[in-house]
Amino acid sequence: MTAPLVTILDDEPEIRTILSDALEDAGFRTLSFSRAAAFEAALRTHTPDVCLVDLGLPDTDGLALVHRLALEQGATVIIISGRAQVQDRVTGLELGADDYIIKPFDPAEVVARIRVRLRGPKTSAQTGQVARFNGWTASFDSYTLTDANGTDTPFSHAEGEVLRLFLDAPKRLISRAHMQESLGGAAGDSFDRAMDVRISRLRTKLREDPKNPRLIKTIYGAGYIFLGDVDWQ
Amino acid sequence: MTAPLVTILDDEPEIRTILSDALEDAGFRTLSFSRAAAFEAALRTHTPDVCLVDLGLPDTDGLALVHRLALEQGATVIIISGRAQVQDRVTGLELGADDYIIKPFDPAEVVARIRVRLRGPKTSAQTGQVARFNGWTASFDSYTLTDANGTDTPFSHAEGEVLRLFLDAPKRLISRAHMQESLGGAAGDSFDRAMDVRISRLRTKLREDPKNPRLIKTIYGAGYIFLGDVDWQ
DNA sequence: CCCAAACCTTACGAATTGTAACAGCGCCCG
DNA sequence: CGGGCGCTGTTACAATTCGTAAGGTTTGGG
Repeated sequence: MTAPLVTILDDEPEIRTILSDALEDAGFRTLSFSRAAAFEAALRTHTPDVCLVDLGLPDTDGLALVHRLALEQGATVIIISGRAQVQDRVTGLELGADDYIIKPFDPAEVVARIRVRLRGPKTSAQTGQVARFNGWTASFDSYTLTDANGTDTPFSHAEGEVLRLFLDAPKRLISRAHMQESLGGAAGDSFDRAMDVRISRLRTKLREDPKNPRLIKTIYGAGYIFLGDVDWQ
Repeated sequence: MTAPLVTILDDEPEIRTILSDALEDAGFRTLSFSRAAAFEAALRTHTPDVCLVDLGLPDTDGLALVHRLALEQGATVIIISGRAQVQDRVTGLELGADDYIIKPFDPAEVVARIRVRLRGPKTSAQTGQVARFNGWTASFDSYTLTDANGTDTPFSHAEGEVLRLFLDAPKRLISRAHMQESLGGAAGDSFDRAMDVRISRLRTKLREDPKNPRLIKTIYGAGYIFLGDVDWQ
């Protein structure tokens, strides 16, 4: 795995030096150019991973160059420009640039933005939501509770809403009012009972002893506390 | 092809309005949230193409949220922040954000930067026509499902629409409403049943056990979850 | 000890979802 | 042109879920 190659195209020698120093410190290979002609010639023998391009070059139309690079060559282009107007940035980005950095810039940010472009395409995560607590495993993908022996018990959507509320705030008091709001229930006496039933069913699935609940504790007049040691994964 | 979905997470109502107006004018669909909890809850039913996230929310650590979104969920994240220090920008980008826009911003630039993220190879999701999951191979070229033994089962266009929806968002809740919209069905009582039937037929071809479905799980009152480990090719 | 309020549990029914059976449609082929 | 075949929506009915109602039980104050 060779280091990624970054080209620098800017007519100010000082800028080229700052950039190439910072980029090489960050582990990139660099090639610097002061003229577009030389840069385009080099493209015939090199395929840079990222091209830093200054607009406002004396010998070419920077935007046209960006357009050629980005859309025709498929290169990754980051514009570095002194032109700070919003319209400049918008047209630069629309013409195919992947980013637009305004002078004066901080080399650290340039490095960070290059690294973002070099990151591979994101893999859509398939990591489901799983929480472990006191021997239980709750999977919100498959809507199942698994005990220490590996026995599965499915739980419903309504039960899962309550369970998630508990797992997100373990060992903290959850008031009935807050629970009602989170469960999207209208605050009436009627939904109060519905909540009770949800919790009751959840307790059954967690095999709670009604006389001595270990996980879902009722605080008379206040709400509930979930006592598990939760570990989200 | 439906319009790309952009979520907005910011605690200032004015910012939300400015952004959603500009984005909808630009042809995007938007969902706005003022609190991280509500936003994360919505992520369980929606798969936004781009997430705009304000750091400095009152109810959460914004950077941790960005990290969860970008690296675990694989979402495309653009930070919009009042914190203008270079170090803030660098850490935000390193934690997985795809861009970092500083307040005050111009809506036109936000739109342009979102468009950049949408045109990359990242969202050219329709790359493969073949997906593998849990021993099955689904080919959308030949409209066939192949099991681990190599036995082919053809599936129809209607079944394929449902299957593709599942394969594009595995282990995520897909609401019935979203499914109807994607399948181009009118939200009448009648098409509701048609969707059920499509899914039922798909389940049969996947040899699902009606009592214990392993791949297509029904969430009563909410929608469906596809539980396969999908690998597009 | 008594009582009212808060909470738990059971049973039932309305709403939601699964699936078999049927009908309409388009298509291919003789 | 007619008949068979596969696809797809519709209908009807079975199965599941979850809120509601109606008790019973617990809690804490006096």
